[in-house]
Amino acid sequence: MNWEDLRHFVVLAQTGSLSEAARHLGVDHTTVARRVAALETALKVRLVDRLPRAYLLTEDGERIAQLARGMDEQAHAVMRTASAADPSLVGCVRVSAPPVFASVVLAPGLGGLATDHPGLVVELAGESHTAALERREADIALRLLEPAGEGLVVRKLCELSYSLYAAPSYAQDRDPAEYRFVAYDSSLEQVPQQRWLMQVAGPRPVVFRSNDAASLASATRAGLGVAVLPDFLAHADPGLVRLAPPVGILPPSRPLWLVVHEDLRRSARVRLVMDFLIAMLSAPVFGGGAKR
Amino acid sequence: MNWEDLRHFVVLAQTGSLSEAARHLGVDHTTVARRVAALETALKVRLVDRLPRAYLLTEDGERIAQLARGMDEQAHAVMRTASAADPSLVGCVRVSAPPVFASVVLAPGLGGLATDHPGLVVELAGESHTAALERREADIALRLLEPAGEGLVVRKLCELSYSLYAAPSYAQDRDPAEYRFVAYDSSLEQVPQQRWLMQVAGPRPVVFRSNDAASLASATRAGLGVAVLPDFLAHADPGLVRLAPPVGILPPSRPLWLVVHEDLRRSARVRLVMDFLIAMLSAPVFGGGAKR
DNA sequence: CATCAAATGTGGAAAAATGCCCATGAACTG
DNA sequence: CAGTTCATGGGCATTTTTCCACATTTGATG
Repeated sequence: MNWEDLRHFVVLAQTGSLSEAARHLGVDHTTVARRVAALETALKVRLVDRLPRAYLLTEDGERIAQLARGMDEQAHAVMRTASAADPSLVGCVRVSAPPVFASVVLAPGLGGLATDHPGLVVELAGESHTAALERREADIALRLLEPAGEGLVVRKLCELSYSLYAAPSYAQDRDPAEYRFVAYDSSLEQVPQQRWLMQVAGPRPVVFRSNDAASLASATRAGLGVAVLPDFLAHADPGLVRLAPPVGILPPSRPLWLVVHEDLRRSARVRLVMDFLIAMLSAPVFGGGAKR
Repeated sequence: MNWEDLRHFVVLAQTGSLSEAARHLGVDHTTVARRVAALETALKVRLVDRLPRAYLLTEDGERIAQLARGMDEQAHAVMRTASAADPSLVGCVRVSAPPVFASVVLAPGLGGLATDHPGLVVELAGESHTAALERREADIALRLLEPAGEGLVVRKLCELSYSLYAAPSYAQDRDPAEYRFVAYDSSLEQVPQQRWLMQVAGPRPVVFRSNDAASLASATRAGLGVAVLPDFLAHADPGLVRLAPPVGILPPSRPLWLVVHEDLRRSARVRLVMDFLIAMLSAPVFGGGAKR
């Protein structure tokens, strides 16, 4: 049995289509088809039903794909271990973080790192979904939710503070009872700062919604209303002014977690970027703290 | 990263030599060398130290070989599952058993099975060491020691009885005090029938030793002395006569275990051979029982 | 119903991997 | 010391694999 055939089969099983699998693998779709056929011959088992428009796994195919996925995990472990063993600082480190945080805080900071270490490429991925570190979708992740998972090393960096902001012209001389609000959309109903905002807003209306913090900031800057924004994003923005928090309801703050796979912890490249992030973000009163 | 390269590397890591690995894999040794080199390039890690006469794994190589061995286990699981899924009775079933038991009991019996099922090939391996069912060195194993292992299904078949035997001419009119003995060699000092024999023999001398029960039987048949032999081997042999056991010391008997990997339990081929073995060997008074 | 996009299937040409030959050097064996 | 085993390197014929262009089918859409 050819292991390379298995690798192709795993991807086919995940994608469900020859063409998709071929794109993922960077080969021609005919190659995937031939390899799967070869695997079937070797194992003497029909793994897929060849439908006109899609490949559908048979029952046996499902069972075997399940086992092969196990091999895939091991293969990723091999690659992580190999990557950690490479002592050079040349190569790519992929950092995943919440989108606004990535663009506002990390992008400028990490730029300097790249100039200090020629050959080091930092790939910054602003992603709202959590990247699978096990699959090496990222080497390092910064997250707002405490991550959990087999083989992951977690470290709390700091607290991100949130405050109410509005455009200066909007806030000036306006009775707080007439405030209108800018908020996350329904998909983010459960995040702490959104729940806090709803509590603060009470019966006052929400006039604009988005799932993207940058858009909320723009809308607020344009004078649509009052928003809760992370201080790192808003405190230095001349188009925004921080409002005093309502008494009695503590403004939200969220911890920022750094996660890395334990296999990569000792990689020279990853270590370098990690240390840089830790140094940059460990200050307890980070971002808008000074204004507080 | 090419998984085929990893497969070759696993074998190289196990064998420690290009040529050995090539023989195991059925390829040219240059291919193994080329593949390992390709793997090193892909992972950017030196996996082996090229000594003049042997490949020695580096520290990183050891780590990665360890992980790759995990993949190897998964690969075997894939193959077992595939084999179990094949509903046809065509193909090969490999049975491992203690050598004498294989040649005396199984070989004649299993022959009939092959004639009843054309296309079914039974491979009978008489092995003293225990075959690794996980690595598919055998599909079914018969063992005298209770097997243990992840994913193995074990079933007790029967008890194998042992008795004292000698050549008829040797036993006739000889004072038991003058018996001389035929026994296993020192490597089998700990097996039950050997310990029993030493107890029975007491101060009387052992004049011939071997690690092979068939050789012991031959030596006994030739009149060298008295041996403890499994009844299945000796009871129907006209050149041997069973001696009455000494009073007070119960003659040994050993359980016979059937083992199969759970993944293969439902394979049609394996099931067939298993059922055949169970039917053939489940009789509680198997072998020399009738003569007892 | 015609059209378009996306998917699989087919066959021949190009590219890559493999086996095999050789010679060389180094180390173990008797 | 001769013989054997093992790894290296180069070169080359052969086999295998892969790609590419094209045909075909299907389902969605206007």
